Amino acid sequence: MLDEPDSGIARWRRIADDLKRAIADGTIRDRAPAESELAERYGVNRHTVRRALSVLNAEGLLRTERGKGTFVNPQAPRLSYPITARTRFSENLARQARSPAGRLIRADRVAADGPLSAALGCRPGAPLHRLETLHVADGVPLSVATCHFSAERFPGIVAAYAETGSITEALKREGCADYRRRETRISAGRISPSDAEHFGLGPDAIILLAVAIDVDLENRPIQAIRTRFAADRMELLVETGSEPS
Amino acid sequence: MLDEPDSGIARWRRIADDLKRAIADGTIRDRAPAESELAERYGVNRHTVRRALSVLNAEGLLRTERGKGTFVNPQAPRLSYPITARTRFSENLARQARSPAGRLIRADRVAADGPLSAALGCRPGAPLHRLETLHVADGVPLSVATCHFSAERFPGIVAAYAETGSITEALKREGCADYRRRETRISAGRISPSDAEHFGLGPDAIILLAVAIDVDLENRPIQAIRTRFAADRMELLVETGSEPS
DNA sequence: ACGAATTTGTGCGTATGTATT
DNA sequence: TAATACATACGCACAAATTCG
Repeated sequence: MLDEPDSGIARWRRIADDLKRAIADGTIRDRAPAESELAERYGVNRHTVRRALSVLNAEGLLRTERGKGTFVNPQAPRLSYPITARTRFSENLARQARSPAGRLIRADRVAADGPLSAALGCRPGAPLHRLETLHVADGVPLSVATCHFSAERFPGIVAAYAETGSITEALKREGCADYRRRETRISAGRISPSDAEHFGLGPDAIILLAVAIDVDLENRPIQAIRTRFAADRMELLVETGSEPS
Repeated sequence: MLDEPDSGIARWRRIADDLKRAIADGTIRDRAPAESELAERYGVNRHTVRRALSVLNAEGLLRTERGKGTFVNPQAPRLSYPITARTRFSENLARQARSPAGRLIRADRVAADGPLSAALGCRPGAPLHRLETLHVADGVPLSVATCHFSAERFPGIVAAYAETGSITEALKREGCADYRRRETRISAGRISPSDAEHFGLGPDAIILLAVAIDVDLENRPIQAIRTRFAADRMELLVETGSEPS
């Protein structure tokens, strides 16, 4: 099928393109054939198939699980995450997705290191609550966030979040009526192994990284957030329409 | 060196980590040893070294050129690119870098397709100027942008940009005194082969993708821009400090 | 509960092609 | 032209995780 012309293009690349097409038109739906079968079908070595699969894996089209097989990632249209002074996860996605939800993955206490103490305006070594939260919409994991709060100022933040599933609500219970986003720094990189598991993505998936600082109404830093978005499921939207200069 | 304990971690991963360390502490500087030599040094097959190198390549630490060798990418600290209503490349970087410059890579005319005509508020099929520009600071390529302008409204934009090297100046000559950014959509993905060449990065490098729309003072769309940033050289900064709500 | 079959992950050795020096 | 260096591809073997009878 792919062996007639000496096209000058690597076989793994042609196979990758062919698999992409097969996924797009539904020939490959839920689960991809085993590597060994694809190798036989294309008349190539299994390594060559694996090279092709790794491309689709990195692009988020496929997810490979050792011992189980290779599966097609459900591809929803990319959701928009607006970044404004009032950036909140649940409000942001309430209109685009059906069931946004935040779940606590992990919570512990750490000491503020240099960058963190600078961001939060506390002394180095100050005790912090660290929350790791997973955000899901329509059953699809969209982002994982690591938040840092002053343990002195918000002693009960962990329990409050665990109950409410919302940072905004948890902060209200801790006496912070409102807050806003001061800045967001956006970069991109490869996913970490633990995040890959949470997202159900392969180890070469790409994430959007947003590092942000929220402040209270007196402009004092409340939390430092490090959010990882699955790059093929989300985009960040910055609207600068009304700003004068 | 790496073969004593059966650490349960793949050899290519350990080699990748070791190479990273060697790059960080300057043991490997300008150019990396040939794959065959690394293989011999680590006592592994060349394939195993290549697997390790591909990781560093994807992270932008190395750049591999066929027939020539593997080279260490100069790693400047990541520059910040503020996104505001007045986003302009040269102003943005003037304070952080020494010699920002824009160069025209390619210019041609295309017909507006669906998304483009919607973004620019013109009829589908309308003639557009398409400019591809490369932006460099301190000799390091930071971004490649593809801009679309109405060919009817800005007939001489290409020549004007070629002369001035600045979109802002070129628009002034074409009768558009000022403009501002309406929105920016940020996502991430793998680099394209042609961009990889412009950036001097490997084929698995990661880019930040910013798709933006600029409008004139009457809020009419002027240009649609698709900027690709080398993710390991730039971060985007969104400041939402003053916004009321 | 347990072993066999399946499936992916890692690694070696070899060979050949292609670009650069 | 020859030597060097990276790119692709095959085949083999075994490890590790999962599935299934």
